[in-house]
Amino acid sequence: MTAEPKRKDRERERHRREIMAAARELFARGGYERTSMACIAERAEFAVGTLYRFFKDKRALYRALILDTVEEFADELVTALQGPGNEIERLERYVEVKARLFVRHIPTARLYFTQTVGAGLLPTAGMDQEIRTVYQRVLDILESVVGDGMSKGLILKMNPRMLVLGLEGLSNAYVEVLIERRDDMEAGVLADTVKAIFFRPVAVEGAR
Amino acid sequence: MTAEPKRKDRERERHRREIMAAARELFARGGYERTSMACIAERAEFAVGTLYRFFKDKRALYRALILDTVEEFADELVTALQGPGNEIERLERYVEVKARLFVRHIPTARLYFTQTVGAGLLPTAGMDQEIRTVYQRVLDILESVVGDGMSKGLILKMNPRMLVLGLEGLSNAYVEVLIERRDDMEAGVLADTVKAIFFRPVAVEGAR
Amino acid sequence: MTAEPKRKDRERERHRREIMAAARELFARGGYERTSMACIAERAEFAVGTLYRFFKDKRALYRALILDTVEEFADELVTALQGPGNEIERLERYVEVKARLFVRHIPTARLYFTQTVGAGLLPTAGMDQEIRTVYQRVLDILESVVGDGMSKGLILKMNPRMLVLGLEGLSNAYVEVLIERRDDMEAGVLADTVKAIFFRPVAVEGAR
Amino acid sequence: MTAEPKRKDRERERHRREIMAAARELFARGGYERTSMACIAERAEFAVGTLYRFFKDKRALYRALILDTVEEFADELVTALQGPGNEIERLERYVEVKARLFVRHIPTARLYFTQTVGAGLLPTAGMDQEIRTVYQRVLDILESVVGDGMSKGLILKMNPRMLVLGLEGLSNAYVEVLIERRDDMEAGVLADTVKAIFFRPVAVEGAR
DNA sequence: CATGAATGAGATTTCATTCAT
DNA sequence: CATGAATGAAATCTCATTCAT
Repeated sequence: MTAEPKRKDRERERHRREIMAAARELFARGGYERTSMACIAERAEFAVGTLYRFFKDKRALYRALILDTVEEFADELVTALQGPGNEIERLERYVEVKARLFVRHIPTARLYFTQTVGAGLLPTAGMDQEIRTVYQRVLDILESVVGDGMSKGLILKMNPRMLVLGLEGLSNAYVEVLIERRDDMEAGVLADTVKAIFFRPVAVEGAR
Repeated sequence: MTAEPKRKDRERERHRREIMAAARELFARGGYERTSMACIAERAEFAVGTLYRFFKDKRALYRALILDTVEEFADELVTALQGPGNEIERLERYVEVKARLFVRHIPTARLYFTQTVGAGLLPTAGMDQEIRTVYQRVLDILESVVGDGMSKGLILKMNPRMLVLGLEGLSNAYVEVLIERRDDMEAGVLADTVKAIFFRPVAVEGAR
Repeated sequence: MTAEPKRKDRERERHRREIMAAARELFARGGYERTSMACIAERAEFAVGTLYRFFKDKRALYRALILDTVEEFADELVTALQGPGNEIERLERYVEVKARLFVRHIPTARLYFTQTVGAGLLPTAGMDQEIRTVYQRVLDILESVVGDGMSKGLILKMNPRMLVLGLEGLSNAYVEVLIERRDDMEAGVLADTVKAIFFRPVAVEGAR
Repeated sequence: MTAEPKRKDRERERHRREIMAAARELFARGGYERTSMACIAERAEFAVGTLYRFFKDKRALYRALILDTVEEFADELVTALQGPGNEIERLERYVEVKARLFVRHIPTARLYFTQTVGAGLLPTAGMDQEIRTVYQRVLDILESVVGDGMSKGLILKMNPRMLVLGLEGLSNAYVEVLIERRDDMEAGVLADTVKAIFFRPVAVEGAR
């Protein structure tokens, strides 16, 4: 009797997660508009009405999913940035963790991308300021690490925001390739490439 | 009498372009799903039925539009790459032209992005192999320029495809920022930043 | 032990009345269709399922409510009619009691109206012959009072049923005004107006 | 060619009227909530989508219908009031016209009632200020006729608004009976009864 | 060719009702 | 008995597409 409410709650929470898992898969594959509630319900093995007991409407389901996704990834990335080592080592670790993380959770990664990087390009995107804020937190920490590296003379002095955007653009480019087609490339190579291009000169000394 | 068919053809071509111009604006703003044929027709000042005289269905209109967009941009980019100068100068010009081009034609740029870079992320994207092919041509030429630069010892030797993806990722990141929010950043700064990060070392000499 | 079943019964009856009170409020405000069982359950502070322990379905709850409402009002009205005084005095008291009663219990009055007077106009109405019967009782007694008044030469001789309908229509018209908008009009004025119009000539003597 | 647009317009207008006729019948029978768009479409012999080409949504269809109905009836009633004769004759004609009109168009009459008299009782009602305004016009004119009658000493002096409400309540009561059950009563009897009750004293001289 | 009214499949959302706990 | 999560039928509304004029 006393344990009853807990079990009920846990069951409810499990159902919620099942719905979100089904939704994640489908939204990642088909996008917001082309994924129907009926389809999500079917994959989650619930009736349509049940989805509405957990989420006010389709947007709310999507929003909860995205927020969940972005927060989960953001936490991992922030942890990587805040570990030991000098600034360059920490940025390198960031890129490595990002590569492994995204490769391991491809549907989640898709959603993360469309809602952070591609947020301005996509119509569904920009749904919510809250989502942008979570990603901004990652960018802010990246920026502070970069700033520290510059102060210590480890990193070329320039606008740190711009440098951060560059690092993101560079690493995302490779992650996207990994996500799209399952190339032979794997996370390790990806991280090495970013490091090679970003931290060392591409133009050979004296070429310019 | 003999000139008649030509005039008719030209008129038809003009109508086609008017429809595509309306569609470009709306698709860029609202995305594929959220843009209705009725809305395009209204903006183009034609009846819905007329749109179907020019394009088999909505997808075909979208496809034609994207192909048109991508080809137009690709032509400009290829021209920039094929001009005079050594490989590094040509790559730099590529970045400059790209920045100016995209900033000048924002709706077109949006479509270009969602269909080239974001092609694997977005549901509407990957509509057609033909589109990918056009963009591949740009990547191929970029790759050959990079390869030449490596042979001449101007560019650090590494997998040229990877280097090209990196250059694209880096430059796109900044262009996206320009497109999303009308930052104070302008095309010149953008190109300089890419050059600074890409061609010169970000990690200060001896730091690693 | 022996008193237990009684306590249970009383408890059950109390719960039943709590549900009906919640339902009365909501049905009166929003009508049958726009009032949901979930909403009633919430207001009554019971679970949805519990409502179904007391009433077979939504219609049954509504029906019970209406019957309760109509009977309650009918009893009061009949009592007023059966008091002392000659027929005209009794009819006047009927109008006074009706006015005060309805003004005091507005939600109940709304339901009474939609189910008696408006029964033929409203789709939810006419749910049940039983309800009509209760109201018919009031009309029958009114008719007998009117008939007696006619026999005694107090009331103009005409079809008594018609006269009753007229009295109802006249008094209801004012009550409706009171229910709709909280006018400055109050029960006393209402009753006086009905009496003035109904029992005395509106057309001035000799005008016709 | 020149007549083309006119024919199209007429056809469109005809279709609009067909939809409204189907809707009138069904709304009058089942009320707003219990009448589905699919049902209206079927009866009107159009596809569901077609209804939405003529009316933004269900409410708009209902509103248009009601406005149409109320205006049509109001016009007839106003005409009756504004004809020749002294004030009492004009009020009597009003009652006669009202009786005949409502008996002839029962579905329309139902809608008229639920939206004018019963407007405050019904949840769907009070949809629109505009509708109330049309009915107010009738009440205003009634009031001015009554006022004139009082000035001329034809009608008992009292609050004219109250008298008008009384006349409406009285006549509506009988009309409702006619609408509900097809009694043996007919329009002529109805009008005579209203006149008898309203204009002459029900309480016999000296009874009070 | 151009038109735009008509179509109807399909999407979202609500809610009365059931039933395992 | 009480509970409230789950159900799924049904309603509203949208929009790509067709076709008679």
